[in-house]
Amino acid sequence: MALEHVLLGMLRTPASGYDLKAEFAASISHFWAAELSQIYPTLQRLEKRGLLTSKSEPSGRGPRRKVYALTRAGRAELRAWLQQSPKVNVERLEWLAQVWFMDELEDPKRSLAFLGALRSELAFEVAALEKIEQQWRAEDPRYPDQLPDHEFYPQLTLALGLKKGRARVEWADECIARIKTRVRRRQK
Amino acid sequence: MALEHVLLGMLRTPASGYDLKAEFAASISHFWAAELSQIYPTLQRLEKRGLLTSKSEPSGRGPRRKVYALTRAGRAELRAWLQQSPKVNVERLEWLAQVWFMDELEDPKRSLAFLGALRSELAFEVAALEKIEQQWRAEDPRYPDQLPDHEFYPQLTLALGLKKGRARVEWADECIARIKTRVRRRQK
DNA sequence: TGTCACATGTAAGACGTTACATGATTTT
DNA sequence: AAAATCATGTAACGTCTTACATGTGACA
Repeated sequence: MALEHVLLGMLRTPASGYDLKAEFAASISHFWAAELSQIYPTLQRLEKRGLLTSKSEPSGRGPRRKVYALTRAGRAELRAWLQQSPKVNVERLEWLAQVWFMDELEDPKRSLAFLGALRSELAFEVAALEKIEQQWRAEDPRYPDQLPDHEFYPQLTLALGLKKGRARVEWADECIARIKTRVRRRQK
Repeated sequence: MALEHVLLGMLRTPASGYDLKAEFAASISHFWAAELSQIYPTLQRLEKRGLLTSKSEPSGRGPRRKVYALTRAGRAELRAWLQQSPKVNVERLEWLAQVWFMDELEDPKRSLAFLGALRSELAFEVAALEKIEQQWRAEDPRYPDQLPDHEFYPQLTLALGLKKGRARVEWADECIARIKTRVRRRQK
């Protein structure tokens, strides 16, 4: 399971399930997400398999935290995964399916409304990534190419997120313009 | 369920489950995929709910085909779905997660091998989309902006597939160049 | 006669989401 | 006193993949 490997990777520095959830939201959200209800059982499973160890710690506020750390076997499993060659899967994009069948509505106004809403969602995602980038840049003057490996490889993924996000916003703008042109042409 | 709606959309022209699987592979593969083992039960469910009807037909070769068609209720359901505003979900990209943690291997040669393999997979996908585009262009001189709505909206999705695919290949090339630069710098 | 393409299905398991349950501590 | 945040979990359900089962007709 890929989530297992992602968690192993994140746990190179020990953390609780709750911490991990926060980290998904903070930095990894452009290519992975997981709910607590999936994280907790997965951590338990990894511990049972001997890839993680846990210890209960008092938390400054709230109940005790269960902090997980990689075992030697866990690190070996992580390395083995990193050496697997990339598998590119089909991404299911429901909103693109909606665009595909949009002719059914026979209403360019609806199409424009849909693509407008889509554009704003996509732009919002880009803005979130740009904020993360600004933070990274502010934190370390070596950003991006002089960063140590531990931050350099994450930066590569951020670069893709930004590139892809901007391409999508551009695409939405082009769609809107093309549909408007068609409407005008039909009115003549 | 989104697959249900995608099937309803595809069934505006009647088809069998087997046909639909072929169409996923032929034209929709850049944003959706489904196995026969998922398609058949889903079609049955949609029929039970009154959104589809089926009739058994002899096939030129092989066993009889079960051809499904939209009912009035099915068309209404399709329209209702198309009027829902877009929901953009997190796409889980395992290969990007591998890049994120790649520093663990402490081996730029492995990173380059990984990104090289990735680049070729991504380029292969772009090539497949370009082939589809060439076909469409050859079939209809109105491609892309003078196409009737029924082909115009699908073309919009193809345009995104191409744009995104090319951006990803570009990104992989940049990653490879940046890693090589780092290696050279370290050797000095 | 064997293999390939056509054609439809079931079953088991993996993965992910939503809802529910519980309780501590801090802030308003 | 209520709400928000910290913290861990279970249960039910929905979705997707992989493996298995069955059978027809065409072609080599």
